[in-house]
Amino acid sequence: MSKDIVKPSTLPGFMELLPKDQILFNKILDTIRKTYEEFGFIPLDTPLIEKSEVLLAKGGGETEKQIYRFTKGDTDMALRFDLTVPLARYVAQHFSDLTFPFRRYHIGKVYRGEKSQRGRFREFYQCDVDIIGNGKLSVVYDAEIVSIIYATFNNLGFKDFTIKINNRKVLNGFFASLNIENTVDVLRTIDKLEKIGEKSAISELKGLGFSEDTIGKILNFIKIQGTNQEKLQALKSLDMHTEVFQNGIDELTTVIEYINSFGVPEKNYMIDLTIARGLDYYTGTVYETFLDNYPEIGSVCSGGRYENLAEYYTTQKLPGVGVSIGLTRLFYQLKEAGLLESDTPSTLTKVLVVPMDATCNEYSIKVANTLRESGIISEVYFEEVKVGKKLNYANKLDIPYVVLIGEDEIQRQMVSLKNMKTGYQETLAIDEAIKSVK
RNA sequence: GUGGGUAUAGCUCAGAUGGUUAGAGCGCCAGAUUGUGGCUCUGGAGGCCGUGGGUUCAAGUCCCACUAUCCACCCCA
Repeated sequence: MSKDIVKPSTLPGFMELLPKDQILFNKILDTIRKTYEEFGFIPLDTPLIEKSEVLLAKGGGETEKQIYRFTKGDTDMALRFDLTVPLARYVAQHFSDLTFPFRRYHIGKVYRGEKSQRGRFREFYQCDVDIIGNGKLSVVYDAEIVSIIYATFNNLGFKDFTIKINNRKVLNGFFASLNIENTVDVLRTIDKLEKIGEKSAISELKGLGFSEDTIGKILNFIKIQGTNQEKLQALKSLDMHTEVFQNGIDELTTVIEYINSFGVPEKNYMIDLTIARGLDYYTGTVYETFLDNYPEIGSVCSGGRYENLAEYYTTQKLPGVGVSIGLTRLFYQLKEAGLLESDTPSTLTKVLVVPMDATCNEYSIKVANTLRESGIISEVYFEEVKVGKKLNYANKLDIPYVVLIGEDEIQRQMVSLKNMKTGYQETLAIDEAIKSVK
């Protein structure tokens, strides 16, 4: 007796799916990829492992703490924790071989060594789209990104979602006018205002050392309501004359204007002055997308504009704008919320070819090949067991059709096609069987 | 990094106040006459009760430690 059996298990925070779910997951992924490609984004794939010096060029707290880093021989390497840093490296490295504005999408796994928690993973898929300019990048692209988010979620079958848009310059300009310096802390508080509520936000701001007067101004500012136009109007009438603020308003106005041109329905986007994004590298437009009926899921797609993507890798100035869908978490949460189709098959196979016994194998293989030539996903069941068991295989995998091959069928050069749902069975020529399966 | 919960069959969980051979549902396997599945019925396999120590005549049950895992905070997708 071997007592050396290792308990089969994965590390916590690593998602693994059963066939049904994996098929569904891939369908979602395919939809996202297809949508990105429709907008002319070029596929990119980069190594999962990069030199530590590249990934950590920027330095800074959270990244250092969460990155998977190790050495092999003398090489100090790490697993990528997002797709933006590899993009920056890639663009800087291959700058002269790329054509700008460079539109790329990247769907891949990234790694973060966080403490595990519900809906939080240590390995997860990100689906990124970014547009990188050489020296400058039109703000119209900021509007195009919104239309891409809209198209993606629309293609995924969602109708009720809102892309919330804000501009960091508007926030920063406003804070500058209040002489607030540590904007990062304020942004962080504002960002989670909705989650923690106004009271907690106020006490948190007090804790940061702001006066009631300042806090009042901040709250009044972020609580500006109305339609997008009304919000823009209200911002303009604040009559702030810092350059940054004016700049932000202008950008936001242009973005809103063009989103309309891109044909995104009014109900699917709005200016939201509380959107700040935690990441400090965003400098202009920022986005967060929410499912209207499931706000608890949080943002399902977020991103923004950054002034200088690759400053740690090149002296070229490369502004960009993009968003990312955290697919693993999205999938997990959609599943939790019961929003995924439940009656999906466990295999892609449409027809199971069942030889009655081994003497029928050769003809069965031929039949399966013919089916595949017509684009019908088919497989043959070769195990020699009772017919009932063979049919049960089709049954358990939700294969819709079975083709039975026995002596009789071979002799007549036909097939017996059985519909597993209705139980109806008839003997047909192969082409007729193909027609009725299709 | 801080705080809390949980650990019994492949999965979801029962197993008052310690007491003999540890249970259910689902799943799995096999039968109900030889080329026909799903439904039903019958039977079966499968557990060092997370690991180590302690209390006790007696521990799945009580105590301690360890480990694993989950949840919340921080931060994030």
